[in-house]
Amino acid sequence: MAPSDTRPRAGSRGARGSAREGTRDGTVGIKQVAAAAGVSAGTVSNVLNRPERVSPATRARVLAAIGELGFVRNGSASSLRAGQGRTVGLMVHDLLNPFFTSLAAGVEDVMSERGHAVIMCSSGSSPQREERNLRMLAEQKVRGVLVTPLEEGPDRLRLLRERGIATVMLDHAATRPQQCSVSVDDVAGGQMAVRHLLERGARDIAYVSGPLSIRQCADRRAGAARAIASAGFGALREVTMAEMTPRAGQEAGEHLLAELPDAVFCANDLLAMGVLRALLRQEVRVPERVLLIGYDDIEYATASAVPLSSVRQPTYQLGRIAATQLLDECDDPGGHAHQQIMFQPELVVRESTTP
Amino acid sequence: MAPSDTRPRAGSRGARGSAREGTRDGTVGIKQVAAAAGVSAGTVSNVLNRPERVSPATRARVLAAIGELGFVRNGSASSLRAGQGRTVGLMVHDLLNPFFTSLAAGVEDVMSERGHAVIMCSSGSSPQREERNLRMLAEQKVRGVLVTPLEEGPDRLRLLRERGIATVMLDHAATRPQQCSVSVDDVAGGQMAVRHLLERGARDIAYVSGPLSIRQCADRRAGAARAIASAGFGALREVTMAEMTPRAGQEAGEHLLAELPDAVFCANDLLAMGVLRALLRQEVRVPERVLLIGYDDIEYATASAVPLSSVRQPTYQLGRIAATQLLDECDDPGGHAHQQIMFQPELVVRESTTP
DNA sequence: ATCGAAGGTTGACACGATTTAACGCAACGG
DNA sequence: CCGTTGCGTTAAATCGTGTCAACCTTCGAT
Repeated sequence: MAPSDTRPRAGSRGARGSAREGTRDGTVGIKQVAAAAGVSAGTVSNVLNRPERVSPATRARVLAAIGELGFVRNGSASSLRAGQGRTVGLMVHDLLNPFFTSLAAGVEDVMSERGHAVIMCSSGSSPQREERNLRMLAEQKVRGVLVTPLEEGPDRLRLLRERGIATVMLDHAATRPQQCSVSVDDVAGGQMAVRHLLERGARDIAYVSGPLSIRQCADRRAGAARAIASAGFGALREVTMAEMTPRAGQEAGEHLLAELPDAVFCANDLLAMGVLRALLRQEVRVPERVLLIGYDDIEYATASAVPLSSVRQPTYQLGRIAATQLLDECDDPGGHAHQQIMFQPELVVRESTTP
Repeated sequence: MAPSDTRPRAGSRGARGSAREGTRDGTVGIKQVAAAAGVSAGTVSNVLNRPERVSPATRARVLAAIGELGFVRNGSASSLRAGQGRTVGLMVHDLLNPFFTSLAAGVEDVMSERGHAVIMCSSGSSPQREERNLRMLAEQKVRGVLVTPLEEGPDRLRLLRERGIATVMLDHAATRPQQCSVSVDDVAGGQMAVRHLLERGARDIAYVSGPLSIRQCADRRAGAARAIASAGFGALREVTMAEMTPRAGQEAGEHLLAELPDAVFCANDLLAMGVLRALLRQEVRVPERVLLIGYDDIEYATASAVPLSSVRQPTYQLGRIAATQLLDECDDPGGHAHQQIMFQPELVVRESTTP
């Protein structure tokens, strides 16, 4: 191992020497800040990451230098060395659904407050896209991921856990005990909605739903059925649509016109808005002739011509809490107690069920 | 230059030697893949970044090894070395407004197709938050940023440009020629809407708007005024609200009840939905008594009890095009021709203006 | 058969911030 | 007066991938 020394001549491309010019792309780096403040690079790093370890005097000098030079930390370098960055992932089903954007807003607000960036992506209805996105998040070395999972089956989150990335399930109760989740009791919500309709005198009730492969739709149906069962009277008709959009709701509503039920429970406010439109168009009065209730209590439910009764989920709060949970787990992986939080939904009665 | 040799003793802390164990956190790195495929790390890197430079045979071997070992590239290291990563930033005013989420969906779809991650953030109405977010995006070394800028005044995007980060302005025409932008002609839109109302016989027209400091609101007002001027008849009343939500619209509508106009033009569909509700509640028939038209043509405009006429913007496409533009600029900074694209909006007539 | 060109592959170094062990210094107790 | 303790600071090693010049192989032309 002595004089083999085949390494290329040092400084073959001109020694840049005492980091004068700054980083490659002309920006100032930690070294320039250090030089300006008369300290070493390590100290600057400490000022940024563990300010308490630096004496107030030097800290002030360093911060001043940072301000003057307009230093911006290089996140790539930082997270390469530190092993974790300041970004988290958020994956929802559909960015166009107000329910999910409200979740997203909650997440984004928390992350913004705590200095984290949010990589947002949507899975559409495609498991492939979901998997591709998870993979991409793993590449980005996000600190954690919030997901509204698409379907049961293969545990896609394993890929992340194996790499030490914390995950929180959103709007879906965790199946594994070592997994945080924040969700809302959809069975109770469905029960609540239908019980309300029964109390208002409805007997012949229609449930307008999205695909029952979506857990939320199935749970809400289960709740509705339970309400009818425990009341001992009433009947539940079902209309299942492929999508959960106003358009689909309108189709469902037109379908119902043939034989009007006393009341309609929709798995979704978007569906309910469509149903409402179909009914009003044919001069069917809501709520006088047909009671109508939706789910989610999106903002536009109130703004609808006949304000919609709905089952409110604390959507924005859901996002906030899940985000907080995730950061807690990231900040203290050891002492963190995984928890599955399940909220109870809340019935919101408006004109569409108030004759 | 011969035996100065001050380099540190090799393997001072126990030679990890032939990278057996993988990377720090137990995951496989490029070196393990290289070993498994019987090539050097550089070749693996080439397979990932410039596959055409690698012979098909080795490429296949490397890809196989990647698959078997479950290798996931470390994005931090990659973007540190390469100087740029595979993420872009998107900043909008408000994640809760369907207009912006539709934009976002367009952006996200394109970026997902082209293998990029999107860091999404919102500025609220706060210039501080906007600036903080831009700074954060700079730290993350995003390849480019799409922004719906909050206000004129200090050129906040300069911070990014100085660091060589491409920017595209969304829903806002660029003021500098060396800046891409994608927007819609709001003056034309306002003109279009009011001309339509005039054609339908309205004379006393109210404009319900958000803050005029928001360019969109101001432009739409200008268009409305122009329509009235060029018609030679009609009058424009104005109601300005602090927010552009259904709630604010309802307040505006209640205000209008005191002296009903012939028609109402809202700067926003959300406002229009609120106005509609206020009118219908008081049994004011739309469109028979009052014509109503909104702006944006969000999905819920159709689903509204009286389907709203509106001025459609190709929102989703706006997002897609801006995203494409941004990536073009990133991929070829030299040959890229900056362009300011301005779309023409489209009048969508529905029942709210069809007596 | 030899040479040259072209393309494939290698290996060492660089990217910029974090980390860690070591060091200097001051205060303190025995 | 010396050894110890502890805080603040430093220098150097390091994270995992991309890059580029040099090297090697192969193949066709002379």
